[in-house]
Amino acid sequence: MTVRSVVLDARRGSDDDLEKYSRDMNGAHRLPSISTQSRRERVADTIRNAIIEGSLEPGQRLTEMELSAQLGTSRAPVREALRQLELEGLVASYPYRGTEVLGVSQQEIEHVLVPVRLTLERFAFAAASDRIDTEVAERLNVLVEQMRSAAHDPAQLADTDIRFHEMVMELANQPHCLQIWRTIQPRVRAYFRRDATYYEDPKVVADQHRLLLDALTGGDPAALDQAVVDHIRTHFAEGPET
Amino acid sequence: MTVRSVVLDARRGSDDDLEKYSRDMNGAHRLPSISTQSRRERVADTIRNAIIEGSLEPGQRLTEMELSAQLGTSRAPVREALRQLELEGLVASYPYRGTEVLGVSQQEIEHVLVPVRLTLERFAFAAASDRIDTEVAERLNVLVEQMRSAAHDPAQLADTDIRFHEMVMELANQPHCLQIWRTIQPRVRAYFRRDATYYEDPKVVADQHRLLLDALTGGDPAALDQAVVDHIRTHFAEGPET
DNA sequence: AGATAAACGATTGCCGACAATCGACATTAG
DNA sequence: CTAATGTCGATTGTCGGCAATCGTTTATCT
Repeated sequence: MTVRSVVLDARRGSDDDLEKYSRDMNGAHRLPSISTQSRRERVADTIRNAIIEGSLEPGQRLTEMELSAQLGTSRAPVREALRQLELEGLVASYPYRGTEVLGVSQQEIEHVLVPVRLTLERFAFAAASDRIDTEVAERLNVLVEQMRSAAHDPAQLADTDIRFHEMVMELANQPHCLQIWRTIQPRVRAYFRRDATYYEDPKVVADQHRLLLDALTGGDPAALDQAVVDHIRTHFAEGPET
Repeated sequence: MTVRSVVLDARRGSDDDLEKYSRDMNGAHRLPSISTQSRRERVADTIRNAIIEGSLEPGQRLTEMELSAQLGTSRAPVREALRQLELEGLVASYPYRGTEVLGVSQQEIEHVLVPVRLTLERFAFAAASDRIDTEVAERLNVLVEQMRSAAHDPAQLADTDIRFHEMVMELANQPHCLQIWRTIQPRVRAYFRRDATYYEDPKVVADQHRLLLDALTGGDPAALDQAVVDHIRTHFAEGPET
């Protein structure tokens, strides 16, 4: 039955995600905030990470019962998580028959996902540059330094990369832009995590984001836009010839 | 309790949605296919239509119990439908507190949703032009004629418009492109259905799509791409200055 | 043997009930 | 009167079970 035991790593993806709440208003020490996520979210994160990281390969078949047994929950949260992953394009499910892990073709990465991401990021960086303050700039700066020191850990490097961009997206305060970005981002990440020459040298990645951060605080909209375009196109010189 | 009874029209949004299965392989007449959709899908369609059509306004509060009572199901399908609509950006839900209908700002329509749609359509039309045959061309032609004759029925005109584009998307056979298109399309439609000078004259809409169809079968990739760009930009002359 | 139909195993679809959490309001202590 | 704490109604989160459906296998008939 269970042809191959699927390893799902249920460690919390990162408690750092909560660090936006870490500011403390009266200087007292803050207790490590306990996981406020619903089971559905944890299940979705766990499966998503497994797909992105590659321990679940395209074509792998998933069933709600098997997943819920492995994760120690009932089927309900698993169902909802699978629905969500379906809308994120990571899996496809067939009524009464099961769910399958999807892959992404190079063609679609190049001509769909990356150009769409480019559109989102251009808009978001422009909107974010109007709202940035020194505190957020400092937090972004911390992320850049984390990239620089993430030697030989491509996974962490990729995560930090994503966090940098997500923070800018949140700063932009454009709900639909953020929402679309969240639905395409896992696919882009899954692709690059597998086939990633880009993440070979942490210094290059850090330098790239240093340029972005400088442009973001620099106050020159045209220069910022160009920096964003250059950054995204690093992945694929071949954007759609506009 | 129920401050205002929300009118949800539970008639099947359109059985035409199923007409992609209507091709009949041996010429026999097809029985009116009984709804093969799951409850979840019907619930999602019903709520989505209500939002698009405007009977559910931004800010309106939705609860699972109230919806399931009105629609005559249990909460489970409603829950899943709301999750789906959330991923489509039509509603936002807050844990333990409820769900709210979202609006879309003009700014995001103009700088995010329309440009993203443009990216998707350019790629899809290019891919579709390699696969089109006379039968599909004829079906697209029928849609164009439907547009021309949809006098004074902006709703039907908009639906036919969407169907035309969705058919091209399906023809292109690019799963992620189609999947992203489906998640942004309801928002675009909701916006244009409300604030639509574009749909005032059916002839103009039909002529536009006639041009697209001709370019699709014409065999000149550059001309096709230009036609798509012109078409989408009709809605907003101000695309992002590329 | 071949074609048709019935039964089966696997899986999701859907349901009703219970538990957990949230925000608001009331209550209490100082 | 103010701030902290307790309580309550509303709502979603989660669970286990049963029904419907799919693809396959087996049985039946000719």
